[in-house]
Amino acid sequence: MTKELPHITSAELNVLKVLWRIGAGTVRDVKDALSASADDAPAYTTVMTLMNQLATKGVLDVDRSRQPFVYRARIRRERVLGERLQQFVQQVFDGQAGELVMRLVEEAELSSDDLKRIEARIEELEREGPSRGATPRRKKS
Amino acid sequence: MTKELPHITSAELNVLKVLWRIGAGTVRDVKDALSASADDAPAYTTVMTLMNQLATKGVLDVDRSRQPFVYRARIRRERVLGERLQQFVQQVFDGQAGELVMRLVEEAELSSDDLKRIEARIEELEREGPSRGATPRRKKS
DNA sequence: TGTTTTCTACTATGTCCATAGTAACATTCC
DNA sequence: GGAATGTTACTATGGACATAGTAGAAAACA
Repeated sequence: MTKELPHITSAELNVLKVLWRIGAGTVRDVKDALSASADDAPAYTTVMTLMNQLATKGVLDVDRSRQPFVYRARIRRERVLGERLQQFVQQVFDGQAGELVMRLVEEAELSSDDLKRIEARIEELEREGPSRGATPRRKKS
Repeated sequence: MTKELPHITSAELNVLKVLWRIGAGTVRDVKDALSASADDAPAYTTVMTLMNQLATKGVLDVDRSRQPFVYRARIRRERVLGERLQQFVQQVFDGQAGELVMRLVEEAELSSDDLKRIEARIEELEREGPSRGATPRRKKS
C-alpha cells in the first residue's frame, strides 16, 4: 500500500507546483518563480518556512550537502492533484462527478479542443471496456 | 450585475446543502438532517451559529414571525457550486479544466451513464455551435 | 401557575494556517 | 581577515474557522 499522503495546504501546494515544474531548486529559485507568476508573492522567509514544512512532512527531499540547500519533490503531481480532486468532488458535489463535468461543459470552461479530446477518450473507453458499472466509486472511510 | 457572492465556509456549505434539499427549515430541522447523514454532526448551537452567520451575510432568509425561526436559502445551489468549481479549477489545476475532466474519466470516477450523458452533450454542442474558441475562459479580477 | 424544555443571543476556545521577523551562521569578495 | 550579503533555524503574530458553552427569554406542559 502506498503511504498516506500528508495534508498539503494551499500555500504549500503553490511551492510544490514550482518544484514540479523546475525539477529541483533552492529557496531562492522557488521564491523567484513565485514572484514572477503572481503579484502578491510571499517573502523569502515565508517560502522557506513552507519548504521546511514540506520537508518535515516528507514531501520534499533536501540535499544539505550543497549550500544553499537544494529541494526536490518526492511526490508526484498526479497523486496530489488526484487526491485534491477526489476530496473536492466529495465535499462540494457529494461525489457526483458527472454533475461537475456537465457543469464545466455547459459553462464553457472547456475549449473545443478539450471537448474533442474528452469525447475521443470516452468513445475509446466504451469500445474497449464495455462496462464499468452504473455507479462511480464511493468515498471510503 | 449580480451581487458579489460572500465567502461561504465549508461548514456553512453543509448547512446550505440541507436547506437546498428541504427548502426551508428551523435550526433543529437542519441539525437533524446533518446528524442523519454524517457521524460527526455538529452540536445544535454550532448549527445555529452557522445559520446566523449565513443570515448575517445575506445568504439565508429568516422568518422571525414564527417561533422557532424558519430559515431559507436566498442563493441558488448552481451559483455557489459554480463559483466553488471555478475557484478549484484555478487554484489546483491552474485553469486547465480539460486536464481535470480527463483525470475523472481515467480514474473511473464517472459511471458509464455519466460518460454517455457527457458524450451526448458534447456532440450536441459541436453540432449546434461549431466553435467556442480554442482556449477556455480565464480568471478575471 | 410553577416547572421543564426549547430556543436565541452572545461569547469563548482551540486549531490551523499564512505570513514573516530576528538572530545566528555561512559564503563571498575586497 | 573583515565587511557585506545570502542562508538557515527558530519564533511570533494575526486572522479565519469550527466548535460549542452559558445566560436569559419564550413556550409548553402538568
